[in-house]
Amino acid sequence: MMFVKVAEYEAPEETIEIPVESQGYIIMSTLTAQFPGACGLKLKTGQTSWRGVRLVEDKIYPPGDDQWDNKTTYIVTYPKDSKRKGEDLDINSAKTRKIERKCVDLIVLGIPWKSTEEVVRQYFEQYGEVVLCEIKRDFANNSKGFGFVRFKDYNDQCSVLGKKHFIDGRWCDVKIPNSQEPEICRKIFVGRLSENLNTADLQDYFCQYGQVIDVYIPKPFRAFGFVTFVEADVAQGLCGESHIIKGVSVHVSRADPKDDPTMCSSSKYSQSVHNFSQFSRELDNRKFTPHQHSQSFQQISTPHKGTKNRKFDQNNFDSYDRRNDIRSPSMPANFSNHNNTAVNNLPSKNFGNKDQIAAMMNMFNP
DNA sequence: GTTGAGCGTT
Repeated sequence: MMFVKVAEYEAPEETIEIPVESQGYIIMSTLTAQFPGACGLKLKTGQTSWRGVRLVEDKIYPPGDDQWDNKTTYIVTYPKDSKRKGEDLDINSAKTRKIERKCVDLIVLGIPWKSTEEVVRQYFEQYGEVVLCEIKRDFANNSKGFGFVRFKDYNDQCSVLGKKHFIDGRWCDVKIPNSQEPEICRKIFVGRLSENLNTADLQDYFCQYGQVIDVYIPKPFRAFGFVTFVEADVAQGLCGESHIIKGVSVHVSRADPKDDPTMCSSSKYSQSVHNFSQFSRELDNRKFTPHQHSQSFQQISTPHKGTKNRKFDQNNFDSYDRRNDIRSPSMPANFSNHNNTAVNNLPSKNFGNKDQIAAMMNMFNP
């Protein structure tokens, strides 16, 4: 008896073999037994062209005058107006997976100043074919210390993400850029942390569910943290669950963005705030607060620890203040305000003056 | 000519 391969969509992970009757046709009920609601089969004959089977009564004959081919995969068709339940979901998830599994430019942080594209490219080629490698440079062609790399194969991208890379004498980070899909899809909020749980503990525990590419526990300790996976569905699947890590019952929920002025895309401050690198970690803590844990967050943030938080903010402020004070005098002459081009390329161009910083601080601490 | 947390071109 002959069999033909049948699947629900192109490039399937698995096919089902359907028996062909000795008379050369497939009985419809044989098909629908495996694919409920199916009304026929189709066969791809070109990039976008399909050929349907002939249906006579309940017998399915091969497309055109062809014979059944046991090497090709036939695709199930469903009635257009009464799609089988769940088909939309299946197709969507397949499509979604396709989108999620695409390669993107990965940002490489910490590249040595002296490193060339060639050296960086050579490093990453040990993981797979590199289709793009560039180092960002300023007006004087000096490296900014970061760049972008893109792989041809998604699996190579996965193997590079979430681990340290020793490139040209320095340890570098490789991450998915902020400009790509929102991180919150791949990020979970882990609440009810105890202080003896550190990032390594979370990494060790959650890696059983999928590849972990980032773990972050805010300091000072506020009893929660964040874990970012490479796959969004891994993160989504964990939400709502309680897990026991080193004897501590932690709770996983969505890393929802909290109401926050920086989340308002129309805010003219959004972009400049976004560029506020030193603030970004702190903003992360504020943006990604627990979905149903605002209560506990409030409790933790009240009086005595609240002052601690403010002190924390102040420390950030101070560090920036110092940075500008230290760097400004040592700037080369062409970094002066008289040279707009040079100022625009200044690494600290977004750090503004104290008034600007104070204005932004007020937005966060109304 | 310095530096070491970050986020690119339109």
